[in-house]
Amino acid sequence: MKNNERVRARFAPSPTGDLHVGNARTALLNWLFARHHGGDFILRVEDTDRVRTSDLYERNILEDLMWLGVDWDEGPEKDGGPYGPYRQSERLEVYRGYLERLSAEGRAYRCYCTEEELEKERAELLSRGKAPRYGGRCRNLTAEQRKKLDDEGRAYAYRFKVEEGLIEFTDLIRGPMKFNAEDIGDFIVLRSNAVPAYNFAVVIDDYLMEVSHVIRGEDHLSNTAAQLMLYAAFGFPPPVFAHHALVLGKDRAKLSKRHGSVTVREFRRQGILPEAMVNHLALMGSSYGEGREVMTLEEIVKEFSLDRIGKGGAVFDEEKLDWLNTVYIRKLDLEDLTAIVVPFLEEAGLDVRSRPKEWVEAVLGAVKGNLKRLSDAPYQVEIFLDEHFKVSAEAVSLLREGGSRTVLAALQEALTDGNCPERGFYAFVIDFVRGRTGLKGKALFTPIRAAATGRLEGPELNRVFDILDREAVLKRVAKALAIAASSGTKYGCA
RNA sequence: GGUCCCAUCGUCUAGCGGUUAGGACAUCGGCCUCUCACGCCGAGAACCUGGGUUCAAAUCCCGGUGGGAUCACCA
Repeated sequence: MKNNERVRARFAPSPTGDLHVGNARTALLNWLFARHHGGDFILRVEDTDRVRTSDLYERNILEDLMWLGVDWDEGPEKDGGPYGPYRQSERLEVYRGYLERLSAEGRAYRCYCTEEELEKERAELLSRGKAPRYGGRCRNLTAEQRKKLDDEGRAYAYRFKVEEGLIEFTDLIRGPMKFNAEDIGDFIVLRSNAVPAYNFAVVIDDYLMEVSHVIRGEDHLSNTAAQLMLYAAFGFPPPVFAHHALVLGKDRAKLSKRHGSVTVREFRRQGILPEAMVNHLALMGSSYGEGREVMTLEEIVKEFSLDRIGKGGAVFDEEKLDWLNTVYIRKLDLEDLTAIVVPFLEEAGLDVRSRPKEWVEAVLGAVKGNLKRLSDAPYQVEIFLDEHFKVSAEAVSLLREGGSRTVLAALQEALTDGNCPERGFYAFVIDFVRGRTGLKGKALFTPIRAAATGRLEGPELNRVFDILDREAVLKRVAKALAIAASSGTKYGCA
């Protein structure tokens, strides 16, 4: 740690795609660590890959982080501090001097190899069963050789001259780590397009930004060795490292596109609530004690510790995410639920804007318990909208069963009875039909449900009846009656 | 292939020498109930393997096996 004891953690995404849940977890872990220790959380954009970087991705990543509730004290939108700018593309000047220093001290050299040559070398090494790393072809070029290549106009990159030795450090999650420098080839610090490479830029940025703790995925474990060499070469005190295991897919390989949805954005679109996502991400691979599965961010911040993070990789369990989501959906009050569900309904083409707010809230209140993801809402809500009313195949066959007709006839009679109220007619109608048919339980309710909702499953009938008006139910009953009377060709499958 | 990491129910995990190996999700069964869901109750389900160390090993050590990561002018 630096002389000042302040904890400074960072998340450093590269805007080459939407926020991956694995990266989101890394971000969250850093954020939790910083918040728990009352330190700073920094967001730094690593946009040195000129071809793959895009502004859209950067915007999306920042937006998704905010959506998750992961906020930052310093970052691209909050420049101006002593540590900025926070976009590597805006720090090119900063890196220049350090490269010169390495070069002057003979710790970096020009490499004129072309991509084809490097690729060929790699393939050869690999086919001979050797480690596919740079052999050092340009390491000891003579002045004349260099001049000749320069005169040819060959582009060059800078490589760090790796020296033999042992690199050791203590990982906060994994304990003592040891690497042999020989296993690491001379790596690129400055690309031929004059843009610094990752291992070089991170070291300088983390040092300059006074990052005290680097928490990241274990896919960076071997990079740490290279970075530590740079820290040593510059005489920078290195930060504390902590490498967590990766988020895995069902086949236990690193979670990737082929596993299905992998970005925060995708889950967001499917109606996963931020509370559920953050809860899931924070608890995945960790444990906060028996029965403690549903936790708020504040609770987690309070009890967060790297010690709670397991060393093994954790499979991203969507079913558990869904369960958490149902828990948080049920906690939502009707007003909030309505605000976030309406966009999902509209997206699916259900017009609810024209309906009174109370009506929409009543519908969502009825349907709330049946939602796993918000994207389930349209299916659940459809039954309340005449223009989307359909009768399912199962409902059709039930309506055609012998007993249904008498119930439906009685129901029709009840709804047209002079004493039937316009609204709140559920009790009246049920009493009426029960009295008329002498039926009760399933035999009584199922045909009514099938007629009124077109389905065999759904919200409680009294709630359905409280929302639908008498005319609408009457129409549906008429339709049901027609289905009951039909042979099976006309309404074969609705 | 080199290097590094990891290893308890299907999944996420608790366990830190002596436990009927606990919890959660999922699954299955029951109750509740007009249905589904919810809720409640219950069930099945795990210590990768072989050696040690020890009175005693899921726990400590070593070997094996298995899985993963990484070896880019990507981060």
